Amino acid sequence: MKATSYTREDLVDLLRRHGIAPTHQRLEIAHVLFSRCEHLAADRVLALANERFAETSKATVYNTLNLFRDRGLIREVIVDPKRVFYDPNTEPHHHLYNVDTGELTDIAAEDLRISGMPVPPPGMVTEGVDVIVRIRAL
Amino acid sequence: MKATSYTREDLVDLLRRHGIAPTHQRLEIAHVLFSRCEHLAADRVLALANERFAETSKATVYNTLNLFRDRGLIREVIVDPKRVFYDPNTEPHHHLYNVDTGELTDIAAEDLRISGMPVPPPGMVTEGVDVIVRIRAL
DNA sequence: GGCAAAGATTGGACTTTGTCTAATTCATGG
DNA sequence: CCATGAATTAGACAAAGTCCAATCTTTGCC
Repeated sequence: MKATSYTREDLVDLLRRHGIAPTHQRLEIAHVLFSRCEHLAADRVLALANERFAETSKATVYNTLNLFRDRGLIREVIVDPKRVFYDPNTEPHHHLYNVDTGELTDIAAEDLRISGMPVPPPGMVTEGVDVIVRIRAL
Repeated sequence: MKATSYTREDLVDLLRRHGIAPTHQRLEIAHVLFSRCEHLAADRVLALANERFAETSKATVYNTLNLFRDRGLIREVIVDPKRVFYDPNTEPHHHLYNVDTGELTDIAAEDLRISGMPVPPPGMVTEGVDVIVRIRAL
């Protein structure tokens, strides 16, 4: 996975390269997402972003997560109908989901091979493939 | 996929074999689910169950879907954070999801092969593997 | 069949996650 | 340094799903 340490300038740069104006709130949220390699839900992002200084609203967190997702900076992981997780790793890879604890971990793309991928119908493209391995206590 | 025509007695039997008392509402819901081989969300099940005679409440639909899921009669498909789909086919298989239309179709298990499945940590079991291929218009 | 106990159903209040809106604040380029 | 367009915000709103206490069904038993 990517390096875990970003300076403010790195983040400004990252956002700019994706056509995103770097505001305080967006930088704070980017920092929350990229400084740790975890899968966070929106409420966690909100809490973490306001840990130092409360200056980011719920609406902005949702706006920003959707923006980052649309611009390909992060990826949504849909495993729990109760909440969406956001994954700062946009490289192709898969997920292991602990149904009991809600813990979500990565499975490297190389470790899991899929053959027989369906060809999308004409005029359609495959946007992505999600593999979720669900585990639970015996 | 399974036969699409069930008599009332077939359904009574099916529920009994899964340790479920066959009430009117449960039979109606079972009928809705098993008489068509579609992926339905709870609101669709509610609407369809009450199409002939309105006698099933929202609470009962949710109770029953959860019960059927717990007893292994149906399976949850989590592809859209907005709603859970229920799949009357509990055999291992995968899904093709049209992001634009919300249409969800099956991919037969034989057609898509996965190798390198992670071994669950000690004391844990793999509950299932979901593969979702997301497609959209070009 | 008739009856009591256990189980199922219900309306409606409630919770949670996420979206929307209209008003305010901020950043930026000239 | 100011105008303008973009970003942020509080809080109202929406949709999916859960919960509860009262009521109604089913079932096992005589």
